[in-house]
Amino acid sequence: MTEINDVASLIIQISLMHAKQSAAASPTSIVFTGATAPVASLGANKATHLRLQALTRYVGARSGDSRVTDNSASQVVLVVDGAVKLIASASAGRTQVMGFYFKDDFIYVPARETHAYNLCALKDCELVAFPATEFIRLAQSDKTLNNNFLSHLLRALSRCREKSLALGQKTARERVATFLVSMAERIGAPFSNGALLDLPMSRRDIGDNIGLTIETVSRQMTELRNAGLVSTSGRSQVKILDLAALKQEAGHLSGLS
Amino acid sequence: MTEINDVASLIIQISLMHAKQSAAASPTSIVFTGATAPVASLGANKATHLRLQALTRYVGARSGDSRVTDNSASQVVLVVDGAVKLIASASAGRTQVMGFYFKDDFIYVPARETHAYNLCALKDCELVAFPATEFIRLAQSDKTLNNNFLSHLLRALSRCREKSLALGQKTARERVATFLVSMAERIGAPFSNGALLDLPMSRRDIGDNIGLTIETVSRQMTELRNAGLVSTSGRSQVKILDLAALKQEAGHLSGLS
DNA sequence: CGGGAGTTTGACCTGCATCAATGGCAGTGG
DNA sequence: CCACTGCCATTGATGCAGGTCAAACTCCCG
Repeated sequence: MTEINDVASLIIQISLMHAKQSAAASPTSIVFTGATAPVASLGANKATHLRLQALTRYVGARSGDSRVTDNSASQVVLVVDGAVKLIASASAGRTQVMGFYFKDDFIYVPARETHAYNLCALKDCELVAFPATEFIRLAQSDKTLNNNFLSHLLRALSRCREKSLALGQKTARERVATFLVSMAERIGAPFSNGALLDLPMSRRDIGDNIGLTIETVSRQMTELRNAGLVSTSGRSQVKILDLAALKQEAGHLSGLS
Repeated sequence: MTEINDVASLIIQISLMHAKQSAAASPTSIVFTGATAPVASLGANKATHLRLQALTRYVGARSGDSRVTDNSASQVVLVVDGAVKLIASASAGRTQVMGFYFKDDFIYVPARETHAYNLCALKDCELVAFPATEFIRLAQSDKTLNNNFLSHLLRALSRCREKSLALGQKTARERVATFLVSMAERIGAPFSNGALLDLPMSRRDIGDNIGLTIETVSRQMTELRNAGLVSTSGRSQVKILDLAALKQEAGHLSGLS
């Protein structure tokens, strides 16, 4: 799979001019801090730049903001900085957190259909949103952009399937372990034979993500702590002490490459 | 989203020559019966045809066959005819049915990773498989093929997210109703204000798909029958008597287009 | 140094899994 | 064509993982 980060850099740069003024209008005065890597490294052609620029819709969101994007049409969103969650709503106010997304992640946010999808900010964010149909049309004329988008979709599908497996088959203990392993891989700082995590989401968000209640999440965290697999400090700091053991706990298949 | 069926027709036709001899070698002597719509209607260019043809790997599978495709590398599979299930395995022999696929469906089957994925035939099948990386490379030089593949991925992601929502939030009753609604939309024959279904999968498959045991699936089917929403005959025939009511039961958001 | 939201812990309950037995469909051989 | 047979589905009885309800605690912010 090729690099998504490159596309992020491209889009950040393309968005800069647009963003600056929008940012000023935003209540929080968030400004872009993204890197401005040379576009040339991407291999994208000039036409792509100009047309992407025309599509760009900058979104600055404050922590806790929900319905960050318009959901009357499908959107492709890039997280420039911050952290967001994608939530789906069923009837009776139940919500499922479909996923968490961080710096340089792409998100495909479908239009409201049998269930409603919304993007919510977990902390102050800088996002760039594109109408999906136009983004896709544009990607078709630029191989690199298309390739990156495809990679993203395949990865998103893969992650979603992993989650389905977890939700359908795994116990509470395994789900929490799986969640921690996944977070370690995505936003963990390497640490001894484990990782150091600073989770931006609440216990409720975690529970809604892995299909458990906050109480059960909390209890499982306690058990993992008692088992010496993790240690915690404060609400969001989690130190994974033994990643291999945690993966075992997560019910992953062992003995592969 | 554009038509996937067209691509199916294309590939069927392209595969015909290849397939015929492979079919003869197959123990079941399955032969292609697919339509041979003119390739011109697809708008795919000639180079695409020739290269797709070179990639084509015909697979004839008998009902019950598992591990239909090689899982050492990711595959793109097209169901020419029949029905298959995509299963994922966690440790301890637990399996999750990630999805059911029917005529003209595309399937992206990832290589074995943290969990193993396998395709299993639910009835005698005619399939065409391509190595994913080469298929994608090829798709990049053909806009229509690329577009169709993208549509497929977006739909697959959408369905997978719906399943995550169901597995994470819904009750047994809602899950069974959701499953039936989904099947009605995909393989149901319209019938009064409902649909007629001939389910090719066992109760176990259904249970493994929606995260329930066979007993619970059976009990919920009975309850739905007692509630007058469906009627059944034999093991596989299900008649949905009131689709709207069943959707309500499925916990879908109401009051939308 | 309060105050309030988020978290942890405890007690209890429920929905679904598990275990067990019966019932019925489909494929086979007489 | 019908009886046999084995698998699959249904139904019932019971147990438990995780949900629910409730209370104490702790972090974080003003």
